[in-house]
This record gives sequence, structure tokens and C-alpha cells, in this order.
Amino acid sequence: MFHSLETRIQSAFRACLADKFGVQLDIAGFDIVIEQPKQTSFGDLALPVAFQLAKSLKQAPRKIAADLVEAVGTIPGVAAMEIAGNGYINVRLDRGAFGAALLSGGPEAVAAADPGKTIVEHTNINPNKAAHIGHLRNAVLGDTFVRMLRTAGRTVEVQNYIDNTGVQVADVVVGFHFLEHKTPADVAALIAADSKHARFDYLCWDLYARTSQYYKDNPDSLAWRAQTLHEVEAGHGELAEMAHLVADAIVDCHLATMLRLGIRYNVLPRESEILHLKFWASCFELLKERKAIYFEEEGKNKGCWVMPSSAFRGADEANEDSKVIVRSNGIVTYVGKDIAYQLWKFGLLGKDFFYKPHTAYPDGQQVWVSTATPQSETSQIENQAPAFGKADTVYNVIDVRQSYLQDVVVAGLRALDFEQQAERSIHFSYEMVALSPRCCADLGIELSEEDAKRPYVEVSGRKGLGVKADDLMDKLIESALGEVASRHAEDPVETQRAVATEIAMGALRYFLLKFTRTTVIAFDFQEALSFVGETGPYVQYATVRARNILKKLQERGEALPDFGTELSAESMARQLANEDAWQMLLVASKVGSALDRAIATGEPAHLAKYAFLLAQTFSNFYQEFPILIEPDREKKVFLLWMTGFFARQLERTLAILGITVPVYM
RNA sequence: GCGCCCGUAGCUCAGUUGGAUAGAGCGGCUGGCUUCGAACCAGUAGGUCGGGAGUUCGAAUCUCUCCGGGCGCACCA
Repeated sequence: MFHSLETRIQSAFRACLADKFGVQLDIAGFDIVIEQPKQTSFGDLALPVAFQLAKSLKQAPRKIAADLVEAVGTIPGVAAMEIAGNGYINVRLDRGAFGAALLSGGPEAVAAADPGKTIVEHTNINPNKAAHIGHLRNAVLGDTFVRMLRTAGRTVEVQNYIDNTGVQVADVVVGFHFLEHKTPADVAALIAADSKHARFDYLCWDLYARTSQYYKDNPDSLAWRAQTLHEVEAGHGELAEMAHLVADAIVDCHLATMLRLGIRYNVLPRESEILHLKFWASCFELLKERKAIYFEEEGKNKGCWVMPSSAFRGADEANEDSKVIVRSNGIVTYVGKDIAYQLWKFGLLGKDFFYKPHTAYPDGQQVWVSTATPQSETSQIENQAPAFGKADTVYNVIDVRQSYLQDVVVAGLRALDFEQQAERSIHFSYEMVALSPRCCADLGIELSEEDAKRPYVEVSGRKGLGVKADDLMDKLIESALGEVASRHAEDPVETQRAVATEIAMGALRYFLLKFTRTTVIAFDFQEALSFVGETGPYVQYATVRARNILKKLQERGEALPDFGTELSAESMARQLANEDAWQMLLVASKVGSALDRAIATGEPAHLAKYAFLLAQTFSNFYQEFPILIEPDREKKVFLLWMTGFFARQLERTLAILGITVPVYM
């Protein structure tokens, strides 16, 4: 609601500048900025536009501001505009009209939705071990961004890429076969025996670390990896069979882990199909045909197909460090395959996967997985896969350390003349999750002397160094359960546990979202386990309290008023003359603005911050206005309406963050 | 060596794209449950925005430079 007013004011000023001042903003190089005044007493909105115009119009900002206010005239919903300071235009809204519009559920201006499809790829965990805290940051960030885009009206497809034929899977297979002398049947038995106390993904976590260490101690054993990779690629033999067993089982583990946090996918494109359907071959032809890569005849890259560095670096340091795309032995590198995959996402490869149903979520939503062969024609209609890929915008949620490779992929598109798609390939990067030294101590991890001096230590699957996602969630649930039990001892244990789970997941999601993407999270149990202050549970608690007031009203035998008939615009104006109530309503009506800004900046953290502000504001409201015992009827009805409005706004915001609201706290 | 990111209160972090007196949480101190549940609220202390120079009406924000920290720069993924 607030957001549509903002845009209305913006366009009024824009039009006025064009018509009466001859200023075209797109030419002038700036747009009308609307900000929140430093002090609430200044007004509801502030425009510093006069400052920006001062130079080109060669007039004092104060005078420009005055002329501008005069020229703009009246704007619906705006009560007054005043000049302040050196030339600020402070806007005061028509409170009664604002409240009335909110009450009637006035049209929330939905930004003209992009008609095309957006792909967001996230999670992408190598299917060879349990997920850890770093993977959670990726998935929560990606999932939240998806929710943001969908709320804004965009069509979004969520992809989770599965590298089931890579080195990491091979290393676990090496561990099973060469170190533990297990057969595929043995591994299948381990998978079947998977339970809380013998988790297959945890077992692989340890085995992977052990294999990595073994390579270090016995470098000759790396030949096992090469042999395994070779057989996996060829697609037959015991090692290949085992790789399939491991990868498929671990993918199921990951999906289950992520579902605990409400994270879902539409499709799982797999590396094995990229190989079998020869995606690379098509891409290779295209790259050669359009001269995006060339065959190196000399130097250290002799015999390789390379992309010149000028394609992905500044032109100044051309000829330096070209990127090898195809090795001298004829095998394509990871980046090469990634270019093919990126082309597929845009529907530019001229090839597609086949698909089959993988799993269904409890509500029936289907996850699809790629296959190399068409589904049989007897398949039922519900087995018909939707059209995947063919996006016009692609977000790849990948940590910042892969920036260089993402640049090469985009350069590949550009070199193929897919300029627009290159422009719309967005590396949604984020910093890593590291472990604080104290956290390592908590985990009983011994650090080398130099590591101990560092501000934080990088998580490493290879070293088995990290906090497993499910362990962390379990720990959070236990902690939350303690809090719940102390307040609701009389309640059935199952309900207590369900509530504790929602609180724990809310805490975890919020914790991972409150940091901006460029911030390294030095993970700390104490902070992550906190339920007070700027946390998910704080926001959930505010929502539960708002609901409780309305519930209490009915428990006392009072009906919820019919706000439409009891609250006229006049009574809204009367009630909103109360400065505190007005300021609180303003904050509560800014979900749209907050979402818009968070999408524009690509920072889910901004929305998380707003959720906290909203909850804080409600807590103040709760404290300041006793509602149920309010003697004045009009005021009571108004306060009840505010309470409901707060509850809805809190629920909306939390839903976008993927945080649920427990029945009680 | 080159590139990217970070440096803001004791600690952990925001800062609406250059705007008004730099904010929040935690921790510290003081106070508030016989009220719609205190996982809450109110008050208070705490700042050369890493240092320096520049750009302009105006800089935590942009430029340069120095200092400190992190991450990249494979015929690995």
C-alpha cells in the first residue's frame, strides 16, 4: 500500500519535471529518490530531488523545492508538502485516506511482472556426503530469493544440479571399494540400513574424509580415482554401479534435509545425462563454429582448446592466462560442461533432457529428475513432465569463490553472440560460512597453530571439518523444546515438539538470512542457538501474540467487529491522529517497499531486517495499547483492526522468508 | 604479482545506491509481570565509520593512496 503511494508520488514529480521544468530524468541521469525522513516529525516521506537539480538549474535548492511543490499541485493521498532544511521536500500523507484504503484492501500495485521465466539454481551439493552449514546458506538464500520473486509475480523454476559423476562421488566409491573392499550389494545394504543411528550420509562424510587423507599419505592411490572416474563415465562395471547407488541415496538425504527447512525443487538436472545426451558435443561445435575458442598450437596450453583471456578479463591484460576448455587429452573441463549447461538453461543448446518423476512432496508437488531416455508411451498424463529450461533470466546461487569460473561461463555466452542471455546470467554470489575458533573448540576439532590464529576457519568436506546440517537442526530443536516445555508442560509432547521444530527452523533460516551476502559468517553456536533479540523466534513471537489477542477476544465471547462498517474514513483519521499509532501503521504497511528493495538489491537480508523492524514495531504497539480492555468503542475497534493488520503483514513477510508461525510459543 | 570482498559501539552486524543529529541485536548498568503470555518492553553508558588526501552544497557511501584481514587467479570441480 505504502509502496503504491511511493510510486504515485514519484511519477507525479517525474511528470512535473518533464512538463514544467524541461528536465528529462533519463537524460539527467538520476531518478526521483524517496527516502524516509531522519525524524518522524519531519513527515512521512522525503524527497531530496531539489539538491540534485540545483546544479543544472543554477538555483538554490530551497527555491527549486518551493517551485516544485507549487508546480506539482495536489497528489491523491498526500495531505501536505513542506520545504525543510536546505531544500528537502517533506511529504505528509492523508492519514484517514491511507487507513481507509488499507481497510478496504486497496489494490496493492503489483509491479508489472516480467512475463518470462526465471530459473534459480541453488543447493547443488555434491552427492557424496551429508550437507553442512555452508550448503544451508546456499539453499536458504536461494529458496528465499525464489519466494521473493514469486511473491513479486515472477514465474520461477527451481533447479538443483546434481554432479553424480564427479570426483567427489568417485572418491567415496574409492573408499568403499579399495579401502573397505565392499561390493555394490554391501553398499546397498548400508543404504537400506540407513537410520538415525547409522546414517548413510554421515557414514559417507567420514569415509570421504578418510579417503582424502589416504590420497595425501599415498599419492599413488590417486590412480584409483582415475580408474573410478573412467568407469563411471563409461557407465558399466561395479564401480559405476556403486557410484549410482551412492549418489542416488545421498540425493535423497539432501532432499530430506532441505525439506526440513521448507526448501523444495522443481527439477534435478544430472551430470550423468549431460554426458550421455552429449550436451558438450553440441556446445563444442557451436563454440568452434563461432570461433569462441581456438586450438592452441604452442606454449604451456599446446594441444588444448582454449578461450582467450580477453573474453573474460579486462582487455588490458589479454594474452595472459587463457582458460583451457578442452584438455590436450580431449576431455572437456568442468567450465566447458558448465557453458553447455548454461546454454541449455536458456534453450540455446538445441537439445533437452528427458525427465521422469523423482519424488513427490507431501502436498503432491512433483520433483522431476533428468533421464537419458524417453519415458514409455504408456505413461499416464501425470507423468508428463512440464517444459523445463528455456528461461530468459538465470540466477546461479554459487559461493563467491567461483566468481572466476562464472565469469568464464558468461564470457562463453557472449563469445557465442548470446549477448542478451549473457546479460541475464546472474551469479548470485555469497560469502562462505566459516567456523569461529570457539566453535571448533565446541566441536572438539583440533586446529593447527596457524589456523588457531585466524579469525575463522574454512569449512572443508574433504577434511570432514564442518557442522552437519541435520546435527545443527536437531540441536536447535532440542534447545527450543526446552523453552517450549518450560512454558507448556501440560501440552502433549507431540505438539510441543512440532512447535519447537517450527521455532528451530525459523531461528536457523533467520540466522542465515540476517547477514548480507558479502559478509563471511563465522559460525557460532551461541549466536545460532539464540532465540532472543534479532532472531526468527522474536518475529514469530510477535505474530503469535497478535493472533492471541484476536483469539482471546472470541474466547471472551466477543465477536470480531465488522471493520468495514464500524471504521469510517473519519474515524480512521481520528484514531490515526495519534502519532504513535500512525507511525506504527506506516511501518506495517511497508512490506511491498521492503520486498521491492530486497529484490532490486538482491539482498534477502533487507527483507529479514524489515521483518524484525515490523515485529519490533508490533511489540511496541502491544506494550503501548491495551486492546481488549479499551473502553472507547471506536478506539477498540481501531486497535483490533490494527492488530489484525499487523498479524497479516507479519505472516506475509515471514512466509516470504520461508518461516512458519507456530500455534503458540 | 594481478583481481574481487571486508574493516562502523566491548562483541556480531545493518546503513534504503551521495542527503538532515551514524543505527540494531547481544553483552553491561537501572527499572517494569495481580493487565491481551516478560522468547517482551522502557531507560542508560558506549563511535577519530582502519589512517591520510581528493571530488562537492553535502562522504560511512564515490576516486586515489597506505595499513590490516579474507578469498580467488590449474590440462581440479
